Amino acid sequence: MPRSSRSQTEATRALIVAAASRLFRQHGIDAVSVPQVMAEVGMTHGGFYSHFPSKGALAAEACSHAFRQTEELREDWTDGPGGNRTLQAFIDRYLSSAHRDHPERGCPAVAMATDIARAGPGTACHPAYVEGTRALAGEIHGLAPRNDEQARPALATLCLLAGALALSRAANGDPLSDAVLEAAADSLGRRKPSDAPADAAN
Amino acid sequence: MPRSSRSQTEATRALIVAAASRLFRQHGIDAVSVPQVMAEVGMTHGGFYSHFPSKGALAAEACSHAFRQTEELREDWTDGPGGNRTLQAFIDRYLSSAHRDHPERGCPAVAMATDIARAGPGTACHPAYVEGTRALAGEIHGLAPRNDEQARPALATLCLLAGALALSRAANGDPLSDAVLEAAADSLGRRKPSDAPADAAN
DNA sequence: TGTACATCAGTGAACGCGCGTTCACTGATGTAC
DNA sequence: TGTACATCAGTGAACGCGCGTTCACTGATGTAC
Repeated sequence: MPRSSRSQTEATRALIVAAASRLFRQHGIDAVSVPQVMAEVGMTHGGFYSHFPSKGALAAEACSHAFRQTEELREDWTDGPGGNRTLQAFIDRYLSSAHRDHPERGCPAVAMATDIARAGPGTACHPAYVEGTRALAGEIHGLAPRNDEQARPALATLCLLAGALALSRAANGDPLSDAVLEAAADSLGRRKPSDAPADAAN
Repeated sequence: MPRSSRSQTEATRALIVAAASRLFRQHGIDAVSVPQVMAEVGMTHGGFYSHFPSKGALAAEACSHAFRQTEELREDWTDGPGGNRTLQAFIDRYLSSAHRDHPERGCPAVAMATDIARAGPGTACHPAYVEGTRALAGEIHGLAPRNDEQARPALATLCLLAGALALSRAANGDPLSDAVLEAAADSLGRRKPSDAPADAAN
């Protein structure tokens, strides 16, 4: 069934980017092959190169897509049902076990950090990652209480959140994994150790 | 030149572990092949399996080695020449650009986190990583001032340090990279923005 | 609106390559007497 | 101490496999008239 319609082609391309965005966050860019990405959307690998010039070009788009998609997901990170978006709600969701257990739909600043670092500044992914991370820090800055003179800078908050998620994922299966999330949440000023939502990353 | 002496064999094995420990931190476990590790110590790949049952077994030893080696390196992280080991000295060195630029001789809790997370709890690396990370948190705890009631828990400090290093490496080449290190250092109570040693990771 | 033709999204085989691991072999080292 | 032999660290070819990318081909879609 060759030659799709114009809208079908656009839809297929979007599906490839979305699938890569998930698979690359979960397993790493290098660990996922072009045939695997194409199989995920129900196609054979040969057609890939009529959408993208290379795997690297896909990786860059997948990275940008991941930042955009998680930003949309976070619009629902409110302080209780029907509540407002607050820094505390952001922190609780970011450090939830659901976020730890689902890198494929989680923050790409954490999931792709090591891949981007190893790929180096010369690759197409790099600017996409940096731009996304900067936007994320800006989002945190916007959520920080305005009247607090002692407010921690957004970038430092992001470091703590990202480090906690990364270490917690690595330790998953060991008690240290939960302890890391707890310690980070406490450090960021959670009022009680256990008033975070049980689980909810999206 | 087959059949080395007993001590030669031990030395070779140690060289393989040390080389893997460096290469795995820098490029990732999956991205470094057995032939590459063996070439690094000047040998052919065939001999590898008389030292280790599999690449995974080497990875576990390389991970433990990296934690031990960096712990030794940190014994020199003192507060000025001939000074004492302090938390501030630890933080300044950990967040230095030298540490950012040399993952191959830097903290494996950061460099291997994503690799370990993706490999999962079932692999031989996992306990090695968890044990090493726990020891590192203990080391930070030991450096924290005893008389400070408000002292941040060691685990949260480690999250902030690790997250900063990971994000800074990913953003390397962009101004965001330095900004991340600065923000983390400031958040951890550095007195002035620029009284950290210029560079020194080992 | 109908027809003829060009386009090009998707297929599936093929390319050169490097992977983890196995294996027959070599010859200096270690051991038994 | 000297000799005969077993051990085994290291070599290099080979295994089956999957990678990123290319390419000839197909046939429905889009376009020109």
